[in-house]
Amino acid sequence: MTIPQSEELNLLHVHICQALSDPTRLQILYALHDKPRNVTAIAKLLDTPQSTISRHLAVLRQRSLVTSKRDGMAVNYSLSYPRIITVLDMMREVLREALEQQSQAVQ
Amino acid sequence: MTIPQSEELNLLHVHICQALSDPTRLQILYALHDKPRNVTAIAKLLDTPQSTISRHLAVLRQRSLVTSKRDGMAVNYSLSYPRIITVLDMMREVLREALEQQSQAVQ
DNA sequence: TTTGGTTATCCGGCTATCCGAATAAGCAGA
DNA sequence: TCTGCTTATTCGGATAGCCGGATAACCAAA
Repeated sequence: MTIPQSEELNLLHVHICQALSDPTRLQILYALHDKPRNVTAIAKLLDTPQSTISRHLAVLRQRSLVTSKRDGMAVNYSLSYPRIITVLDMMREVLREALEQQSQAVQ
Repeated sequence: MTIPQSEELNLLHVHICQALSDPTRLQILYALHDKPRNVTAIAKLLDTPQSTISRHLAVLRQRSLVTSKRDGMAVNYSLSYPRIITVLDMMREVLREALEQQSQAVQ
């Protein structure tokens, strides 16, 4: 067998990738990488309705990608595993090189 | 502004993540990392209908994650950027550690 | 040019996801 | 406890994704 991964891990992996496949959620993750923020702050920063942001944060929370902590009236969100940003950056790096190769191939 | 990424790259990034958020497609990528294979071989390996595999390969091809090359009667598929597997493995690594932490926290 | 192995596409139908307005729920300070 | 700020959830509806059987398209060998 050439597929050594456990079924379980595979499904979790899919879950994570699915969480990452939305432009707003990616932006949220990068915003939280910059610094922890509350819902309203993120909503303003991304110019997106509060309900939308809250829903996206719920997705990220369920997948354990972000952690919430109440701070006075607000709820502060932060990255659970900052290394996930490294992974995202690596992905972008591969993407960037792929684009370069393609543009060269066109010429 | 704390979100330095270009709109464009962001959408491409989402596209890639979306391609990665299906268990069958992940299995296909790992199978191709093992060695290049044709559609029928993948279908047999994963015990999945040929049409389903072909559809998934089309998605991966559109996203430039795999490359196809005709070889006699068959079409051989291979990874365009093997480094994507490194990225996937890193993601799994973060995931594994997250699981460990959670299981410890439960105790 | 016919045959048979291989791959891509079409089809109908189901499920999942996303959206923003509206509303409910939580909580701290007066 | 009432007020007001913050966050979570509900709602209806639109869009996108996935599935596998059937069929079409491709191509090499006879």
